[in-house]
Amino acid sequence: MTDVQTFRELCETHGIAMTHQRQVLYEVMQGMDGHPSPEEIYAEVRRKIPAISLATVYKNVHLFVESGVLREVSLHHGSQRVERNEREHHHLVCSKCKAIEDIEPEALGANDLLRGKTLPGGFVAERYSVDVIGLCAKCQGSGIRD
Amino acid sequence: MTDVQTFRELCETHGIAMTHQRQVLYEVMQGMDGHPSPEEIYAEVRRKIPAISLATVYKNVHLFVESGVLREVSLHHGSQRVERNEREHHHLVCSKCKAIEDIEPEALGANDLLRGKTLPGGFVAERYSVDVIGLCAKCQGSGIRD
DNA sequence: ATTTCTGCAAAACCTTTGCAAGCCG
DNA sequence: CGGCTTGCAAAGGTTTTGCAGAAAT
Repeated sequence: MTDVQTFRELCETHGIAMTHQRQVLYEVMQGMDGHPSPEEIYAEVRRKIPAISLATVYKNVHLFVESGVLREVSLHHGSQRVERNEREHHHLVCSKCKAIEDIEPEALGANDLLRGKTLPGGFVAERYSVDVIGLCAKCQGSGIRD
Repeated sequence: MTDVQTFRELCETHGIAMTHQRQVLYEVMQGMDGHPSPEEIYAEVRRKIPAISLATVYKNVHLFVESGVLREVSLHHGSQRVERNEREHHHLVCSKCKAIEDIEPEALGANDLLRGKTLPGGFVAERYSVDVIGLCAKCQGSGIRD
């Protein structure tokens, strides 16, 4: 399977216990391509540990996202966020407080991203949106982790 | 306030009725900067129509997103989606079926986006993620709107 | 007059939390 | 052992739905 040693080290690094559930979750997640939801991960893990709880999956998905083993496809802010559909712009998203700031394409050098590009699979682009993930000024002072 | 005529036309274009609630919602949304959630929009609209229902706000935010008046800050997939944190890559997101395909930075020309950039407000970038929104091959054949 | 919309309340999700029992170190 | 984890069930938050009355075309 996926190197157990790596996983043990990962747990030690993050000061968490190495449990059977976490070991299997880790393996399953490493083996899943695409962009699974917690429910999908749950379904997969259940084939190996039928008695596992969905809550355990959630808790550990969190843990893995925090430690960088997994990452969120798009940061979710608890609820939907909308904006006026006017000028083209991008976003600075704080990974700690989830604040969203706008940033102009010019300030990012992201003006020509799609110019003349042919995208794979015959995908036809309408627009693109860049999320820069990082720490806003306010969140830099405090510790690295929340 | 904001051109009532434009709004009436918008309603006609989309074959929906022009109601007082929609008119006010439209005005309020046009006036809101930032990235409000439905609850925040609700709070704002309530100052003008105290009896409005949150369900009405949800229904109309939907409608406005579909018609392009508003857009979602990050496409919502109903639940959280995660992915392995390995190679850097970006996403092609189909605005119709919401499918997510990975795309390599090289294929986008998005390799140097943050190289040497100073971001406003002292924001410190950790990484960035590009979503190209458009239509996947499967969804191009059918009509433009779902 | 008919169709569409609103407001309400209930339901449906998705995610988090509290707690007793169990496992890890 | 002592502390962290698990599973369960209940709670929390967000979004959707059904329906009767009201409004729009």
